[in-house]
Amino acid sequence: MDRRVLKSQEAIKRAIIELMTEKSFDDITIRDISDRANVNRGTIYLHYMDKYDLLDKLIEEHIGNLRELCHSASEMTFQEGNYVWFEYFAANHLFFTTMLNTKSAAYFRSRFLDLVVQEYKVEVDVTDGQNEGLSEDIILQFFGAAVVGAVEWWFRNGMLLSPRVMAEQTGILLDRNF
Amino acid sequence: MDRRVLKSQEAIKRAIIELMTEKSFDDITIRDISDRANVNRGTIYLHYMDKYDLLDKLIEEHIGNLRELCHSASEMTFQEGNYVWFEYFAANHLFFTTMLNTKSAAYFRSRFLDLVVQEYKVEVDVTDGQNEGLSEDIILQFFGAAVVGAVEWWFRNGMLLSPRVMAEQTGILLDRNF
DNA sequence: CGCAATGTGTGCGTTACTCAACAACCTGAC
DNA sequence: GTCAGGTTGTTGAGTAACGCACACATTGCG
Repeated sequence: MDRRVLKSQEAIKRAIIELMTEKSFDDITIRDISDRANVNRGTIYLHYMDKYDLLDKLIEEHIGNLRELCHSASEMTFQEGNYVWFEYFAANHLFFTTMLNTKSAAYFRSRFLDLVVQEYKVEVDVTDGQNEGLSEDIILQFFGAAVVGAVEWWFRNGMLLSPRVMAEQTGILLDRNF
Repeated sequence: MDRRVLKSQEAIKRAIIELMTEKSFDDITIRDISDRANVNRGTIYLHYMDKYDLLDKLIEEHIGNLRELCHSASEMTFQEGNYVWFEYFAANHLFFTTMLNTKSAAYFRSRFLDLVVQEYKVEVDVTDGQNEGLSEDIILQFFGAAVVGAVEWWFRNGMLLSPRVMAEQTGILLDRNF
């Protein structure tokens, strides 16, 4: 892929995330973004319809990356798999902190929850074992919300624990229940 | 000026400075620079003849900036004027540290000394005062080398003192002698 | 020695980005 | 009201940077 595209998009995405840490999404103008990204205003329209599309694409990209990490970690235990995720969270903490802290970004939270539920679906077994007879949907929503909540708490509290500890502990809780 | 030019040149200049902190100038290839700068190799040739020209232009740019700072600070005392310089040194410490530490870059040292001597020329007066009868050239070379030496020492020792302290102390020594 | 690998400088056609300008639209101030 | 100031989305023309490929050094290794 062309270097220029990558660099422009990288700068634009970084810019909007930074700006969202400083003010509400509604107050951010396209000009704000182009200024911060050090890119011509028109360049943004080359890649995105408007700022909403930009945010959408940004969210979808991260959701997609998380899904991919999930699949490439399909052989792992929850502990190991979670570690990959928490590493990714830490590497992109600016994005996730913003997305899970600003209340305007509830959309991301639900996309995130959807992903978790979807990815855990293959893991749960209600035909055998401790979960025999239970509702698959309830289990998925229950532990999906649990994981999302733990991640939210982690970011809300400034990521005081290491990714490894977060992954291990949540991993234990999941392994125990699936 | 076109954003693209500025960004490319900025990246290229930063790249070569970084690389010079890691290996000798002779061992740095154009490809190294373009890789590090994340630009096409051909882009470098759009702006510079070769890596020597690149280094030259980089040096001249900083010498030019220092000269400009000097002139815009012509009304100041040595203490005040030096402070502007040391601020600039600190802001571009990567460049200056490299240029004054790697022994291959003796050329920069002499360009730097030339600048200092040139800029101090207007300050010295051998027709009156304590310097009456002394050789202007000797005074200039003497205190020029003194300032350059102090700056070199500062960088060599990891810039332990603040720019302000460096400026004040060297300023006092110069004010006392001009 | 030959020969593979790597770097250099250059030219090619294509494309992403640039700046500047535009009309249409809000918004707040007088 | 309206008028100035700012944002938006879009256009057009020019150009910097792109990837790719080439011929020609240079280097090191069997």
